Amino acid sequence: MSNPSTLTTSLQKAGMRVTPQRVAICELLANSHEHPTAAMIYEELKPRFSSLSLATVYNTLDALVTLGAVNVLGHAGDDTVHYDADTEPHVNLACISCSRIIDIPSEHVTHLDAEITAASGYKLLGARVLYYGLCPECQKKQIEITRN
Amino acid sequence: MSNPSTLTTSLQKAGMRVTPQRVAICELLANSHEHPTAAMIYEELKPRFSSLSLATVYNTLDALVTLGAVNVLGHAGDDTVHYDADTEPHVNLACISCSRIIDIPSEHVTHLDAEITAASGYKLLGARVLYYGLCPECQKKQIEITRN
DNA sequence: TACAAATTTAGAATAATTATAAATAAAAGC
DNA sequence: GCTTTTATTTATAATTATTCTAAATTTGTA
Repeated sequence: MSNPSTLTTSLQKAGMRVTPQRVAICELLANSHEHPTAAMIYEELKPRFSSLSLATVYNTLDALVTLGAVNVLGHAGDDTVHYDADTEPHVNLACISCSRIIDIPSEHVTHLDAEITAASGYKLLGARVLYYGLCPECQKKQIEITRN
Repeated sequence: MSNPSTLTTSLQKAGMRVTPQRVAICELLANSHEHPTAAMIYEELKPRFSSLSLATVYNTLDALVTLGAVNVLGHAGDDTVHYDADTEPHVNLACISCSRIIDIPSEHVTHLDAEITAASGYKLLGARVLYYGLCPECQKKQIEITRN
């Protein structure tokens, strides 16, 4: 849950048009805790924009990522890339069985940005701090499967 | 550059056979700083194993990841997944233009594992601490392109 | 040596993502 | 307001990383 206008203004600053589709994608990203994939965004917006194309979703996501306004978390047990509009330093925790991603607050990540910039000379665009494993529920299921 | 036998023994412990192909894949992973992709591993080993199949590389990587012996870093500007045999806490830094990934030492990441395990109840299998941006060389190139 | 189980292989299949070209919408100039 | 230009969206085709499948091979065991 971050500020939707942060995303749209970053498009605007880059000289890109703020179209209804882009606004909707930005809002959905900003209001979501789900770390959605392109397909999830597409499905959620289809009812409102009946002619929406997946290509538009991908294009908008790419633009936001290149501008550093959205982070690419990568796969989470599925084959699809998850995105995160919350660029404040935090830890993402994925379950590779049910492919859900949750946020974990952490004091330590807040220092990484400065540390890396100082050490590397890179121009940082985003972060992917994602730990993965099995959530408590999927651990239970695994044990049940093993028993059979 | 980690210990190759760590990888092979983790396969062994899981009841899997330690075949020549798997040994070669483990050695390559352990001796590499390149954070290789499946295709890179395949190409490097092809000369030695003329009949090597990409499926074998993917299968072995999947097994190692599931066992927590290798980390999946995800995409790095290309469309291919990069792997890291160094599971000691550290920061990976990718350039999304040339798709190279380097390591950055960091005091802060060493604490994350414990912090996350304590807070979540997840069974952790791996970490993906990857920052991305533009390396110094690619920043120069970008500026040259912009000038034209 | 012979048997059973695991693994490798080659190639086909899948599906996420990207590219293309036409249609549409928005901005700028007049 | 109309025209021109440019950016964007859309639908669809193309690409390609990865997974699946079934046959062939290898390995471990007795």
